[in-house]
Amino acid sequence: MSGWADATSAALLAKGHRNGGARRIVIDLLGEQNCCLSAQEIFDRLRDTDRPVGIASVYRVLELLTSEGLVQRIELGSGIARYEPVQRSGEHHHHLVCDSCGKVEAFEDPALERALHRVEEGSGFAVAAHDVVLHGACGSCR
Amino acid sequence: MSGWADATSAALLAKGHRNGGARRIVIDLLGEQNCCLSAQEIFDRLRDTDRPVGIASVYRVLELLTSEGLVQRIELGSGIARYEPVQRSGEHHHHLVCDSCGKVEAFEDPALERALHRVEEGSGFAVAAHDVVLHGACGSCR
DNA sequence: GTTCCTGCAAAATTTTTGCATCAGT
DNA sequence: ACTGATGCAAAAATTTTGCAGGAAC
Repeated sequence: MSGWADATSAALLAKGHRNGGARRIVIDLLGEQNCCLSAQEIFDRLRDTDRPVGIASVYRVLELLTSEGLVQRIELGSGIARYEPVQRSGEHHHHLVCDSCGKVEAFEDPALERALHRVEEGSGFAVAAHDVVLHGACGSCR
Repeated sequence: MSGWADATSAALLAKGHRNGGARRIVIDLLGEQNCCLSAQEIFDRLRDTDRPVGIASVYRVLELLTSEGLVQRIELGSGIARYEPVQRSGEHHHHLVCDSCGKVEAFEDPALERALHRVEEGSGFAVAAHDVVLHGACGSCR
């Protein structure tokens, strides 16, 4: 699970970036997650540890990781961006959002991935990432 | 094409909302579009007409229409929300975004819709809308 | 006439940037 | 040492809200 964090730090080093302090802390935290976190959530979780990180640094780390394709930026409709690790295996999930209570669930679906892949091939774009968000009411709210 | 604008105004009236001034102007503009607009784009396009609308009213109209399910709010990854009419026919498209030049293209794909529908049925959520965004480099930028 | 709608301005939220200082190589 | 990274604070960008006046029904 922390394989992503190590691989990510290594990838940054290989590209000439340094790797200490805030950057490593944020990467480690992201690597422990299995779903997406917002910049504010990252800041808040680190605030009360012995290694707090400035909010500006959080944003800068996320921007760097996103531009290097190491994390994916995801917007779930609430107006705030969330970020999650990109697995080198290509494995990834999508999101179900309850517009009533805000709950977020992840799901995977191979058939959906195949359909997306076919669209991407015919698109004329070099598609680097995709994003699927389903909005509705969750089991408790429906 | 303006069928949507008329139907939307009628739907609001039926729910007890009034329908004059800014609200109708924004609805008419949305009805003329075939893809999504941001609040700022709507404000800017109306600013130089003989019927400008305050930015706060633009947001309020969009919020109302979104909550009534008459427009869909879409986030394409730039941090700003975009809005587009929801066709009663159920017909809709998804978006390809060039992360390099910002170009947005729409696409439709029945096989993708079927795959999404199957996921939605097995999700445990009452899915009201879905959103697919493909990110990459367009033909000119790749 | 009553109630909702609108616009302006102010506020709140999220994200970015300037700059001096600090840390990694 | 050199250069990039960090934190703080200020700024920018986007969205929301308060309130007084105006319009729809």
